[in-house]
Amino acid sequence: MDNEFCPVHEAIQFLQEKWVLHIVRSLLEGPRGFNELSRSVGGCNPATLAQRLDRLVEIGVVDKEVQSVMPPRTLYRLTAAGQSLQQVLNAIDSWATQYLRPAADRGAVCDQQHATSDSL
Amino acid sequence: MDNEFCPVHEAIQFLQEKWVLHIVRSLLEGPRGFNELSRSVGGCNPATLAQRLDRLVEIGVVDKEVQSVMPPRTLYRLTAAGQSLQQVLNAIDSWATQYLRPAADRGAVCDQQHATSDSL
DNA sequence: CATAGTACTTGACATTTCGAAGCGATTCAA
DNA sequence: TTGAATCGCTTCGAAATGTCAAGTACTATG
Repeated sequence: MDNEFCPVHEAIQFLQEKWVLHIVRSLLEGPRGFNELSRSVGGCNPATLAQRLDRLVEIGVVDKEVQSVMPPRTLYRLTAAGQSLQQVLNAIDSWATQYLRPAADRGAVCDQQHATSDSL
Repeated sequence: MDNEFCPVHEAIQFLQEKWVLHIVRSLLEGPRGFNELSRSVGGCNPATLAQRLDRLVEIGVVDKEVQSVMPPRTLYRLTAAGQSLQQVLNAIDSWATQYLRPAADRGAVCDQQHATSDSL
């Protein structure tokens, strides 16, 4: 079934891990330290964040720069591959602003709106 | 913090739920029944699939059409909002083929490649 | 010297997902 | 006629995953 390598499948697999997209989005605004990133992402606990960050580094989306071990000071920044995810975030942004505006709560679903908004 | 409604955040929150992107991708190829979809998505167990589908319907991305209750026959198809996710999938596709492939036949683009040894 | 900040780790707990089995019914092959 | 397969799910316990609170080793600030 999955004999051949499908990059899209792989990408989805990794993008759908919890917090990944949020982390990338935050990092897209600039490099950050661990706690700073944690605050900026909002709601991700350190254990998970650390794990995700490891993964992102491993995949080559994020670059981890240890400036000093003690006192601890680290910087996480996107690699070229990571910054390229901007286009994915843009697509999500564009979709979200078009279809996710009034809804987002359970129950209230906006059917289809033919809004002509080309934000972004 | 989360006082103002951020559509992108909401979108990420929902897109990152396990299997959602896979389901949408599969549905982008055409409407399907439950088991058919399950096979096409590959690896998602029925409980999770049912839950995701409910949610997708609730959000307004998928339309569930019950053709007959007994014998059971149902069709899941994307709404306009769902089909619009094509652009997100396209962005992912484009990113993935550029950065997630063992630079075999698509050279010149990946300046720095990190190991893609592990199964992501 | 006490407080706050850095980058995490650990271990206990909660939530999410999984795997397998099953249900009522129909359709098809033997 | 019997049995197997298919359909769209649901249920259950178990496994994987994520979360919370606290703690570590240390410095800079007040």
